[in-house]
Amino acid sequence: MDEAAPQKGTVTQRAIEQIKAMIAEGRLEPGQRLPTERELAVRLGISRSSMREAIRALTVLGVLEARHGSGIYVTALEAGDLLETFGVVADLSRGPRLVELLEVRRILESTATALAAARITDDRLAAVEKHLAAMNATDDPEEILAHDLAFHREIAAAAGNETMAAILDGLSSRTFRARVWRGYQEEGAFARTRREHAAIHRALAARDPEAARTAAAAHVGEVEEWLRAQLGGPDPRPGPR
Amino acid sequence: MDEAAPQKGTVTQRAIEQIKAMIAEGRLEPGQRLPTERELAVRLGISRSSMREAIRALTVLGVLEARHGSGIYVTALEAGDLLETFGVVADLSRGPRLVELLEVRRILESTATALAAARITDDRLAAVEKHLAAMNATDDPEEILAHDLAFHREIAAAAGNETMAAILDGLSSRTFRARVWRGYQEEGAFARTRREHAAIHRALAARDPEAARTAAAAHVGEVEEWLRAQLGGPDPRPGPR
DNA sequence: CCAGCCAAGTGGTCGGACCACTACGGGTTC
DNA sequence: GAACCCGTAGTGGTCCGACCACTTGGCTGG
Repeated sequence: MDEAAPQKGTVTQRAIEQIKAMIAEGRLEPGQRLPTERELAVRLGISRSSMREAIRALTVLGVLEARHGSGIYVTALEAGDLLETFGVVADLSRGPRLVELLEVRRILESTATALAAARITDDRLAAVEKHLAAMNATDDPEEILAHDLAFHREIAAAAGNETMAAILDGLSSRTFRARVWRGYQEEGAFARTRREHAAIHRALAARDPEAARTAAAAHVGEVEEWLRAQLGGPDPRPGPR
Repeated sequence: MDEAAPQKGTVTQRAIEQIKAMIAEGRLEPGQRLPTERELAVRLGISRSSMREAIRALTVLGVLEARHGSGIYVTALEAGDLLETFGVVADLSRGPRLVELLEVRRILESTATALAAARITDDRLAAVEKHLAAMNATDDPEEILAHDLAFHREIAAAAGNETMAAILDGLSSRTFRARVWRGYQEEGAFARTRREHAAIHRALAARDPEAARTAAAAHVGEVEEWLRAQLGGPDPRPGPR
């Protein structure tokens, strides 16, 4: 009945799988340029429209990169490229799942901070201190948020696990934190946050992994507990969606 | 110069953002049906082709679901839907990043197992035992792998954090484990694996979180260490890609 | 030798046509 | 009256062909 090329699902889905397979099998190397949309379509026996949908899908997944006028390329396939979509999860989650995401972040962030305490170089530690100082030197929430993100990003990078750092990045996406922190900081949590950040930095400087783990876990845990209280709280319409 | 609707990036990218925004703002509820492709295209002022690319992109991200002949729907937006793409990362990663992924899994899995030890119900524990028994009763690698996955999935589910379970699921995708385990099991690691699984189960049955954490960490850590050795090993062409 | 231009080739967008499938309703049958 | 069948309108899926926007590299003219 069915021949060599059986039909399963839509042709676009099939094209996506085929390109993914080409990369997984090593027939397409990171950074390499793919054939033309038009040629790819011919090769797989589908129309250019369907091929474009497949390419677009792989583009949003961070697997391919399309450069207008130049061609289609395989990305570096690094953790950051592929885990970019993780931010979507954080952005579209609401209610109880926000707490779950924070719980995951607490687990990973505490471990990452502990690893960082053992491995961080003096250069990186200086960068951490820079963001810490900048964060305490301003009252602009936007700027604080930016340096806060950079502060944790630097620590995660120092842990030496790019994948973990990329996941934590997604779990701390701008819109995610902005949504949660809007309410959290309104309750005058600035002082507490500064204290916790200082504790994390102190543990890093002392190269004390266990202290770092505890400080980081407490830091994220504070937000987590606050959010948990918000959800089950008195207000019939909980704060963050 | 630019008016109300400024042009940034491709029209498709803009459409993706707009639909995402509609969901984030609550204008589109989970499970709800969207207007037809044709109408959506008209509303956003783009062609149907471009709109289809946007829809396809959101489909692979697990945000939308297209039912042929029926319409386009917002998914339940549960952790499993949105984190399905996590498997792609595991499938396309190779070399050092495989070790990083296992490290992340070790951290999350050990915590999840500890939580499970404290919270697991008798029903779930029975299910865990079922997969454990089935895993030890056969020699078919395929079947062993399937029950192994189910074993850990059941435990992750018992931890009470759907998001974490979904991430672990992605980190243990069939193709991922198949690639790594092919070599690992060849070295006669069956016995060791069974011993470790038994230890995990014992800790769960005893409701001992710390023992469970240790057992799970050791279990994943074994594979992690083996893989690490493979990569830096003697063979110029390391085993798993 | 260099700057600038120009043309070929690429991805991006559009419109329309047709196909495959689903869902709904009216009609038929028991 | 209820259950079944089937036609049909409407949906997503696919394809085609044309044109636009941009990059690139070679060519031309200074």
